[in-house]
Amino acid sequence: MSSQAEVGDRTEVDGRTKAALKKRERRRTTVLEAALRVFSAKGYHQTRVSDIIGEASIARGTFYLYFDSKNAIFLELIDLLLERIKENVVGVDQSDDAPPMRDQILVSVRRVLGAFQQDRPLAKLILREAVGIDAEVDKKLGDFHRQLHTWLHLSLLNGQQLGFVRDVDTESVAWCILGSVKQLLWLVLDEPDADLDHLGEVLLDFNLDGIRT
Amino acid sequence: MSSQAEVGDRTEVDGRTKAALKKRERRRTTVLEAALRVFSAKGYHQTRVSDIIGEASIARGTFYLYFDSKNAIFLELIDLLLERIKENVVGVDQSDDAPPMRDQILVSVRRVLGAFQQDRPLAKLILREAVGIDAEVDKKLGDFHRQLHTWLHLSLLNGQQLGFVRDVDTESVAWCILGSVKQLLWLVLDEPDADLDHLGEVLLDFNLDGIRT
Amino acid sequence: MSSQAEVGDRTEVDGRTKAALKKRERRRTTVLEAALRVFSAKGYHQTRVSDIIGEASIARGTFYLYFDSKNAIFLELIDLLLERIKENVVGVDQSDDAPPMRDQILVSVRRVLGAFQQDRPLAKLILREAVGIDAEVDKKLGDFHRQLHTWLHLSLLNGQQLGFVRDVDTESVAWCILGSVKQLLWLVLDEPDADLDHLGEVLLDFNLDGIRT
Amino acid sequence: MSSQAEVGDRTEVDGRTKAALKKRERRRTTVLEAALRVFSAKGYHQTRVSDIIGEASIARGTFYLYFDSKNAIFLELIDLLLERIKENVVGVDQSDDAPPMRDQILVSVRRVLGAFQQDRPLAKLILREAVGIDAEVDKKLGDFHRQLHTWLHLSLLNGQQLGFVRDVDTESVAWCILGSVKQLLWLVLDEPDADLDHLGEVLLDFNLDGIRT
DNA sequence: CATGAATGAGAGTTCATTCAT
DNA sequence: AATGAATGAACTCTCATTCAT
Repeated sequence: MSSQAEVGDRTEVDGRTKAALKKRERRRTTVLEAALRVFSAKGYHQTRVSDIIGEASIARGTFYLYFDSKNAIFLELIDLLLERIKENVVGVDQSDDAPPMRDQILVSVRRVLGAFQQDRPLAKLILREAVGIDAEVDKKLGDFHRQLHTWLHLSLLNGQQLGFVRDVDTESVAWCILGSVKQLLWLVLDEPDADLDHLGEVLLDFNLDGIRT
Repeated sequence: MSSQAEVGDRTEVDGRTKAALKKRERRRTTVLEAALRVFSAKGYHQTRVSDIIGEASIARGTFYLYFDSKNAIFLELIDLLLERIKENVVGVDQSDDAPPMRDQILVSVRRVLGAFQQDRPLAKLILREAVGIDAEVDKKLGDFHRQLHTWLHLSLLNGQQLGFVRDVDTESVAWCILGSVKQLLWLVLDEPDADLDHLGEVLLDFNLDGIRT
Repeated sequence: MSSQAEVGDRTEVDGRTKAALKKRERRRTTVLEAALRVFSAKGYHQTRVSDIIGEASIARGTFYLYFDSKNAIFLELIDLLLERIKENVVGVDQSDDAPPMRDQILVSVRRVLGAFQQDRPLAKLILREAVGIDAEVDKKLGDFHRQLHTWLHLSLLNGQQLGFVRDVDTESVAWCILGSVKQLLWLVLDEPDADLDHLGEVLLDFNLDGIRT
Repeated sequence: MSSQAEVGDRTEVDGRTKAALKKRERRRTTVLEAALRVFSAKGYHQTRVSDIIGEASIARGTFYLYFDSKNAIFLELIDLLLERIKENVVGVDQSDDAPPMRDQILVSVRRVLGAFQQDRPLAKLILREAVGIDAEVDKKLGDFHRQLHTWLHLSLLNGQQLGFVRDVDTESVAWCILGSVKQLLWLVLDEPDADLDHLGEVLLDFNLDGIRT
């Protein structure tokens, strides 16, 4: 009995405590979203902690209840966003008997373009503001780039084996492709009404066949 | 003429004044170069005015005798550097009876790659550190990008008229090309011993013919 | 009686209320003891309320249910500790027909040394950390010192009347004695295995006969 | 000529620069003295950097031009003060054929008492406020105490060899003496008009002959 | 022109205390 | 009574810029 009573508080682990945890998570998300908005609007360095807590409507101390520092919340955002992008890229089937590479990549490209298009702040942050802020951030971005490059590189090698890709310096070309994709993404940021489907096709055709007659 | 106008205020002996101006100009350049070194090594935000005056071996106040602010000297540097790059690009002959485009562009590409390769600090600054610092800087970089894009765009249209370029969305493709170039430049920053001639060819071949068999 | 008065407000079953009071008192003590541990380990200023509630395993708010503030609990601790010490000192018989002063004092001295030795945290707190924290704390310590001094002073005067103490400035000498005692106590804090009996004798002999041949 | 001209600025190393250095040193001293006043009045923890710069009539940044941190200036003060005290103590001749120890020590004791008496803030700081602030400060004070103890200890041993000091536990007794001195010093802080000569004699007599008839 | 000491607004962070649950 | 998330005042320290010499 007494043990029951004493555990009483904890019995609600599935009630109050879980609810509390949920609330806490919601709050965290609120702050994260607020931070994303401010960071993407003003850039990391122009953003003051005051801006974030203002946007999130919380007190100064509350911010530090959820995040260790301004730098920490930024890092967490970057992690989150890179994760989201990867989800949209990795879903491509690289097996030998997969559908034609062009179709696959087109889907992937459209997905990524769409993802960026939908989540503008996210994209702005990663493409424009996140470079040169911090050694750790730079590393994360660098790693991310290298992952994307590796994925492209392997795709190209695979294509060569299948006879779809001609004899090129796959490594360098992978970088070229990555560069052209990034540039279009950058563009999309400034033109909310861009025709993504068209852009995707252009991107693909260009990468596949170049510009020569 | 212009020199007369500039010295206009001082009616003193021309020699002294000219010498003074020259000395002043030398000093300015010294500081600019010092700033370039520091900015490119540490990035804009990590660079303190103390770092610059230390590198230039001048006093704190002297710095403000030559430049209005930390931001101003950075802007001036960017201007300078963008000018240098343009010089390497614009020299391409776009007339109808010019040599084959491929050769022309290859020359141009190799020039740009080489310029960046030689002046690392410059390249690092523009590609990595200059984004998101300041609205004005962003605008300058944006304008620069647009200029490059316009030049590429016109080249493509020209190529189409000459029958060298197939029927593509020239505007978007121009961005793609720009992106692939920038990406390779970025790479070059980290690999001082990269084979620029090879990279230039890869870049060109990729852009001309894509990857398709 | 007094318990009746205190419980006066609550006309409920005496048992429940008494038990509640007891529980409350136990909790208070728990917190006090936890605070003593932390304060003596880290010092007043390095101690966070978080440290105390962590050590006591209570919630943040609970702390303020039992004590008004961090300062208040510290003050209460000091009071408690000074009381304990006094109990060990005051027990000396100052009547005319008491046993030889030397023996009495020796007993007392050993008691105090032992008390401090046993309750390190207490001693550390009072001797090392409590000075300069707060006007109120300083006053309490000052008063305590003055009480000890008065007791010593009276003992000396008494000793003079009995012919055991020579013609000295009793007031100043009382301070000297107090000082030498405190110094040895301070030492003992750092040497847990000190020979207290020996130290007590040394202290006494020194105070009685000085160092002269 | 030009070399002369160029060195011209530096030729004044003995003029302007030296003057500048002197001015700088004066300013430093001003701030140190201001800090001493505030620290001794309010204690380390109650003292804000704002208080110091207010007392010294300098700007916030100026403070950090001269001292690394609040802690650093405090440490420097402590060093300075301990140095001053040592100067007053060490001047005692411990050679075999020196004047009678009593006279020597009396001089020394009076000196120290006087030094403390004259420089109240100093004394208050060291005796009352400096304990428990900082590991480094604690170490400095501890070392200082040990130095004093060592000096006393050696004096006692010396006295024993000369037959002036009876057979006592010199080490412990040295601590006792130190304690009685410190206690009187403490007292003196609160009584500006204390008769130092008298106190010195009392102290000495007590330490030499104790209180026994 | 050159200097560098002085400035002070403003940043990020801490932590004792409160209060809704 | 117990909880712990929320609060915000107050802190120390930085650094671009100014200005008397």
